[in-house]
Amino acid sequence: MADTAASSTAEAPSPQETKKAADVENNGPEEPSASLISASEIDIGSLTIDEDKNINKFLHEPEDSIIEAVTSGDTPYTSAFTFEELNLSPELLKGLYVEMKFEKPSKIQAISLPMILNPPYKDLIAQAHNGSGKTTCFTLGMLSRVDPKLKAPQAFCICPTRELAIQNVDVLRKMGKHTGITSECAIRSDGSNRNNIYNRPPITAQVVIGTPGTILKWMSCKKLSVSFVKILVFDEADHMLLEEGFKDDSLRIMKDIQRRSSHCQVLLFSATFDDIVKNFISKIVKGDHIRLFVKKEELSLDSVKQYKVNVPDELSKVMVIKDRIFEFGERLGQAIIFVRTRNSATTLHQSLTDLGYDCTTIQGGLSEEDRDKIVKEFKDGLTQVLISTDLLARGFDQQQVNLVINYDLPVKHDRSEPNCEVYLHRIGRAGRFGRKGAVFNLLCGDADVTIMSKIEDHFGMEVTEVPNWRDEDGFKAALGSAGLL
DNA sequence: AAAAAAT
Repeated sequence: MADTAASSTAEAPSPQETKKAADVENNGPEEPSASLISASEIDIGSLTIDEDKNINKFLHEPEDSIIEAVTSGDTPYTSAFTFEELNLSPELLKGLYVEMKFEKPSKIQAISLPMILNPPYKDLIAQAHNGSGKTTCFTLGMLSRVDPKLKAPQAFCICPTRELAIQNVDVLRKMGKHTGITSECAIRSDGSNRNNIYNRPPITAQVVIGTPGTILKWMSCKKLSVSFVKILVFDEADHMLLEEGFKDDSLRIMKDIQRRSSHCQVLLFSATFDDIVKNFISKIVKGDHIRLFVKKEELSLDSVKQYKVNVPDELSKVMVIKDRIFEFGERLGQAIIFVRTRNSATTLHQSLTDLGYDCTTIQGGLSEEDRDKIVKEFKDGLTQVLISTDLLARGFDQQQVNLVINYDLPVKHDRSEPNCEVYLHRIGRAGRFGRKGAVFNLLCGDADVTIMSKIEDHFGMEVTEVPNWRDEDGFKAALGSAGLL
C-alpha cells in the first residue's frame, strides 16, 4: 500500500458550523484590547472511521468526501480535494508527490490547509486523529509561507522532545527538497565547540524546528532573530501549553515573536485537547481564529485493536510479553513497550535481555548521542522492540509499528487517575495512516483495573479482555483479530 | 514514588 494521505468518507455527518460569541475574557489592565473575539468552532467528529465496515475509508475514497465548505468569521474556505487546488508551488507539489508519495489530502489536510495557506492567515487550533497527517498540515504551511528570497528565520515549530523535532525536520527537508528552503533543528547539541551556539553565526535558516528551551536560549543570546517570523507552530500543542516547564517557555516564545514581528500566524496541533487546555488556549490565542475539534468518543482508532489482560505480578507481565505476544509474532512488525519510569525501563530491559530477547530502550536520562542512535536504529528497522518512557508517547511516527504494549498504564502524577491523553497518544504509535495494529494493556492489581475502566469510560469504548494470561489461545485470537497472526 | 527541556 502506498503511503497515501487521502480524503474522507461518505456516511459521516457534515461538519457543523457554529459561530460563537466571545468566550475569551479580558486579560487585565495590561491587555485593554477587549475586542470582540469571533471564533468559529468546527466539529470534525465526522473524521471517525466507518464502524460497520471496519475499514478506514477516508484514506481511500477521497471522492466521497462530503466536507465542502466551512467558514470562519466572514471568510469562506473551501476544502481541498486535491493538492493542486491549494496553489502550492510546483516545487512543493513535486515534494508531495515524488518525495512523500502522497496522492490526496487527508481529511484534516483538506479542511485545514486552505485556512492555513490563504489570507488572512488566521490562527488555527486543530485537533485530528493520530496518524492522520497533522505534520503535513503545518509543514506545508511553513514551506509555502516562507519567502525563499529572504534568508532569515520566518517559520518556527516548537516540539516537546528532541526526537519529535528531528523527525519534523526530516519531514520538512524531504517535503521541501525541491524548494531550496533552508531549515535548522534547534535542539540541545552534543556539547562540542563547533556546535555551540555562541561559536556560530546568527541563524539564517528560513524554518527553525526545535525544543522550547533551546529556541529560547538561541533567542536570548541573539543568535536567533524573530523579526521576520510569520508562522509559529506548536506541535503537540496541548502538552506544550499546559505542562509546567513547557508552558512558560512556550508563552515566552509566542510573546516575544508577537512583540517584534507583526502578524504572526499561530497554529496549534494535537490529537488531544482536554477541556482545561481548550479554555486556556482561548485566552492565549486572541482575536479571530479557527478551531477544529474531534469528540473524545471518536478519537480512538478502530484500525488498532485494544486489549487488556490481568496478570498477578511483574514476572507474569514479562512472560506475557515474551511467551504470549512475541511468541506468535511472525506477523508483528515493530513494537513499542511503554513504561512509567526510567527505572522501570531499565529493569524491563534487563528482564527481557536475561531471557534472551533483544530490545533497546530510550528514556530522557540517556545522553543525546545514545537517544539519537537508538531512535535511528529503530527507524532503520535494525531493532524490533523498543522500550520507552512517555518520551516517545507523542508524535513518534514509525509506520512499521503495529504493536504497542502498556507495561505500565499511563497515570497522572498522583497515580490514582489515568492520563487519558497519554493513553491515546501511546496507542496512536500503532496504526499510522490507517494501518492495522494491536495494543495490549497489562493490568496488575485492582488499581490498574480501575484506571483501565476509567480510560474506557472517558473515550466511551470497551477494551476487549484476554480472559486468562496463561491461555495461549486467547492471545492467538486477539492477535488474529488485530490482523497480526 | 513522574517525563519531558534546559540551566
